[in-house]
Amino acid sequence: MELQQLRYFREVAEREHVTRAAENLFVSQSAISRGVTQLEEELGVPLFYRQGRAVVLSPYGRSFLEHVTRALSILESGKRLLSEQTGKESGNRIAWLSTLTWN
Amino acid sequence: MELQQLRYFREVAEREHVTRAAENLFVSQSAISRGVTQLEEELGVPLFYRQGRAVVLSPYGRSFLEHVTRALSILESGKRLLSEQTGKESGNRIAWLSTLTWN
DNA sequence: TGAGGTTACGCCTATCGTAATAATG
DNA sequence: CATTATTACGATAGGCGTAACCTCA
Repeated sequence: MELQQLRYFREVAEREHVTRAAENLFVSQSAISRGVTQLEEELGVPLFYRQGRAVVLSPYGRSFLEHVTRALSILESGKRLLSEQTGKESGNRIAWLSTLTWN
Repeated sequence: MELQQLRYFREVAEREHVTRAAENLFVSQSAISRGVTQLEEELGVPLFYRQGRAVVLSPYGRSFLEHVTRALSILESGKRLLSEQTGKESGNRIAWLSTLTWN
């Protein structure tokens, strides 16, 4: 399980559409399709129910999606926080050194 | 940023020791070292302060670690929940089909 | 001087895009 | 028959282990 797969999964889940997910993430259809399939194989459950072109979330997928969206947004906010912290230093790149404790 | 890197980071952060992190994750020292370095490069901040052999969390690292641990445990619990759900079905593998809605 | 973190190097797997295939509306 | 998901296939980037290197206690 890798973030790449989870990003693919989230995008497909929110749109229930592989092609549009691919366009949004700037990769090919097949990359998305394979990424999601691999994730399903690893988890051992169907995240989507496929009927022809339709790709709809399974209950497993719905449940898992909640966790995935929470985890991804936590990581995104963590990343954003770091940017803000560095931004505030504005020139004092080693300010954080002074906060270290030694024993 | 991938989960692999975050798992490496968490392990090193909790132990402040690359070699023991590597042993725990059954990979080489170099894999851990590179994974963490790449993460730092992508984030643009030092997650650790290195002094000789010492590898101690920087304030950035401390902040980011909180997000990482939360995200990773959410994903782990999401995965565990799926296992429990499938376990409960016990033989009725397509039970979830009945919960689908159509329009 | 040896324990431990980093870097170099070659290998190899995993992912990608293109293109063919399948399915269906 | 056009649209869209999946599969096949070859190419390539990225991650790994080994081993050399460097540093410090």
